[in-house]
Amino acid sequence: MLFVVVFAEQPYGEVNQLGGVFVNGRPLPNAVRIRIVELAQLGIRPCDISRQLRVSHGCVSKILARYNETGSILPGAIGGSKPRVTTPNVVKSIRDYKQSDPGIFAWEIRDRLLADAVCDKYNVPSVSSISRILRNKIGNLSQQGQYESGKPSPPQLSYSPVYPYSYPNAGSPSSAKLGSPPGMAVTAGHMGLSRAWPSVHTVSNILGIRAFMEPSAIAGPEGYQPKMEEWASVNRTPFPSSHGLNGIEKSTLETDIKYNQSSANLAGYVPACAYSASQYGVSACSGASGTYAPHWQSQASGGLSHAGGGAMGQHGHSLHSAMAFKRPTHGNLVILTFRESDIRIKFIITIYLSF
DNA sequence: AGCGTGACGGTTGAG
DNA sequence: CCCTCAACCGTCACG
Repeated sequence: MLFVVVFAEQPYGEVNQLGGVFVNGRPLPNAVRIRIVELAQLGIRPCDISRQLRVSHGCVSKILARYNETGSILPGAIGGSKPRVTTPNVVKSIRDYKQSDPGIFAWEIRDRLLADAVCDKYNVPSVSSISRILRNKIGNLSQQGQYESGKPSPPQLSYSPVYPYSYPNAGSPSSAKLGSPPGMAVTAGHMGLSRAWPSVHTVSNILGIRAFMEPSAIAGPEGYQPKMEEWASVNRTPFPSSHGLNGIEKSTLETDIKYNQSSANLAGYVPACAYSASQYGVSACSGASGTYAPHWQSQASGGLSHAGGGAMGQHGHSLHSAMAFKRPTHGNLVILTFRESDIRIKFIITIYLSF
């Protein structure tokens, strides 16, 4: 007999007037966004959707308006700024210089940009900008060999082309963050994936943690399979063991792919357009990650009596991958404390074992 | 009562 | 590495 009791200390998340949980500044989980559109298509009035999902009517209105306008349920690209000097053309030129002379210095590139009239003295990138381009873009490109300036690559995975807005620079920097497994082709879709590390502040995280506590939430009463997103974000902070980390990332990738492939649901809400470089490229497929407030709020917290089956199996696997389970020499009580100080979420997992 | 909209406080990420 | 700033977010209040 195995009892697992999870205590999740979550300092983030606010409650709106309707009792719904949200994270200020962060998008609603895609599952909720999908649900909003679904309900609207069923003819349910926005005000009723708002009450049912406990999302402000302004938000419902906004999401529906966006869906009607763009055909996408996805939020816009958050953060970043439009390229001021590092236009696709400039990047292409830098790439060409680098490819023709791999040992070229950034300042030499800068001089050549001026000499070749790619830029003038007013818009030539700084040496540090060029260095960053070399590091973040050209470096990856030299491995991929498929960068087309400003032109999204054809998606190889169905989760990539989900974002209705172009995201010119989505290409690269975080590929390193993700640490794509060696040998894995880093396509635009994967780049989108790399950017899809959810913020630790996302509602999905918070609710995901709650879902971890709620068997019915895990079961997904709305038919949305919870997935690894929450744990992927929990594991965002580097662990001492890269082995474990890689395992998690891989499983996360697989889960994403698996979900998307099995979900005809989301596909209807994210246009299969050509915007492959996407900040939310995977967020979309992870969209169904969520259970949302109405499901768990109305239910008493129940312990996970068994860590097997369905999505929970995935979670369990990740936990094992992420943390070194150490059983005490004596006794049948295992107290496992997982402190993620970086993201300020603390888990205390107590496992009761009765033999 | 329902809906559209803008202010607000917040997050994010390229420059 | 840190800061800036412009993009986005959802909530709330108002009309």
